[in-house]
Amino acid sequence: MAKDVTSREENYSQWYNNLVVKADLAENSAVRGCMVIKPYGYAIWEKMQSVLDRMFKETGHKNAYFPLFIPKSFLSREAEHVEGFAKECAVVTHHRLMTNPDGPGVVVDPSAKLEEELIVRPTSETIIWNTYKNWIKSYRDLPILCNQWANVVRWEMRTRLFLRTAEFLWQEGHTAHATKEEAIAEAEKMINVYARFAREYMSLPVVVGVKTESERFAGAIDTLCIEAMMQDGKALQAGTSHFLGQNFAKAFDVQYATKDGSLEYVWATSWGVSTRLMGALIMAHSDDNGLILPPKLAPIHVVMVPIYKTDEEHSAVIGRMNLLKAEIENAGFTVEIDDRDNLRSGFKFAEWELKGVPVRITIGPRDLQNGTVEIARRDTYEKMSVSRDAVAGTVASLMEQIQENIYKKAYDFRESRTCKVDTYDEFKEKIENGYFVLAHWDGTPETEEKIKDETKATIRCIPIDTFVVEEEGRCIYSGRPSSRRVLFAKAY
RNA sequence: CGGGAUGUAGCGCAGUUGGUAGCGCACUACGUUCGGGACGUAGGGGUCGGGCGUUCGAGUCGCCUCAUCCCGACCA
Repeated sequence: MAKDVTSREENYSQWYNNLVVKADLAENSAVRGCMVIKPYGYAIWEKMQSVLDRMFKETGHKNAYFPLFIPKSFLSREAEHVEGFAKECAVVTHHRLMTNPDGPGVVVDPSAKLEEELIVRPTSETIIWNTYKNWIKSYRDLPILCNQWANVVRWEMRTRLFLRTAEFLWQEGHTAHATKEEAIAEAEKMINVYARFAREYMSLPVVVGVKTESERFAGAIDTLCIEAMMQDGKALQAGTSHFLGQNFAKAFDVQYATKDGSLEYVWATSWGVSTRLMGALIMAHSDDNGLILPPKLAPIHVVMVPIYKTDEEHSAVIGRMNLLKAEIENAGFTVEIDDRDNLRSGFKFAEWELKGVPVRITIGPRDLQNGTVEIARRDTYEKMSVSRDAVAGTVASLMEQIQENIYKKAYDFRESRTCKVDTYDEFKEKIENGYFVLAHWDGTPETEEKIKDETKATIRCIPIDTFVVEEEGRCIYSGRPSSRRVLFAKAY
């Protein structure tokens, strides 16, 4: 067990927090609830961004940028939307400071009060739909397929690094369509993009599903989501895609002229993923020795640790490493040679394991003599001695194996912790033990609420691509009839 | 906003009945080490969160205040 990280069994929360800090990903900032993302953490986020951005472009979307500030009146146009976000908004009321007349420092200048307060965006539907009104006149202007990379602020009471911070980075797609069918198809398309990203790049198995009314995005007709299981059995919502109907078009009076000249309200979607994905990545794969990164998102694929006693050995080893580095980089991977001379190799091994680098290559005098290198993989700790001609090929194949293996590991874990349940007693027991529970539900918010109060479990989603169980049954709580099982779990 | 706790070196902590401010890690220098978290020697680093009070004397006692963390309510 690593000296630096609490074990997962001991205290999962503490393990997570510790890991984020020790692996150099992020730390709490001077501002309460806000997070500093450190260079190593940000490098992973940048990887995520670049892949997602490419996927958005491939599906026909373009990037744009809208203001950080939203006039208060905009937010209140859509009744449910404002109700959903009102309790967690940061509000700008003044635009000037002045020297404190009664002492040191500065104070807010009361004469600089804004006529209308500005809200720091918790999400951008309102400012964007206010803008779209000017962009859309005719069916020829549709669809509009925009995405923005931005920061948003939600003034949460309790925060956790990456999982819930007062300010977070995300992308939000906002699309406008002529027809309901097209908008629904867009929302489905994008949740599938997220699911593909999670599965193929993050090695994270996710359940795609629909949110129930009470878990739905404020202002949406339907919210689609991807839900992942963390290693403590709790669920994490990793991405959402909303079919907004005509709610925002009506609130901001966005109509278009159809072919035959009549006016229709525009149909909308919005979808987003945030730096919370970082939390998902960390919690899904890491072990007691630290992070385990999927190769497709690792900023450093291979770290090389030299072993030597004398200067001659050192230069011979480093010389060999430089040759191999070029070779591996040609194969498309990033390599770092850890040539720090004040640390022992054992310390370096532990440190790079903590940071989750997928593959480590060690070269020492023994290897120079034999024409080999030692290759160790992060996910299984397996070590192998490889002829130096075969290094680049071995690395490439290991990257694929690791990417697959950690997916499989997370998948098997989720399978082993998912079950069908038909009685409320069994339900409570399984939820308590950190399971995904597939159970019948009568479809009412009242029952959902009561179950939540009594067990802390919520309906994560009504699954649509995994764990789909359409069968007749009776609600575990009320006993009323139900035609399909829904997914319950405790959630982050 | 309720309930609980903690503020002492960059980090983690100790500090007894009130009596010279300490330990570990990290840092600096030198030496020995180096195939799984090395060791020795010598150094540097502090308004004990802040304020007021009690006292000859406060890190320690009292009151006030600020901040942070944990548990709830809220949530991607």
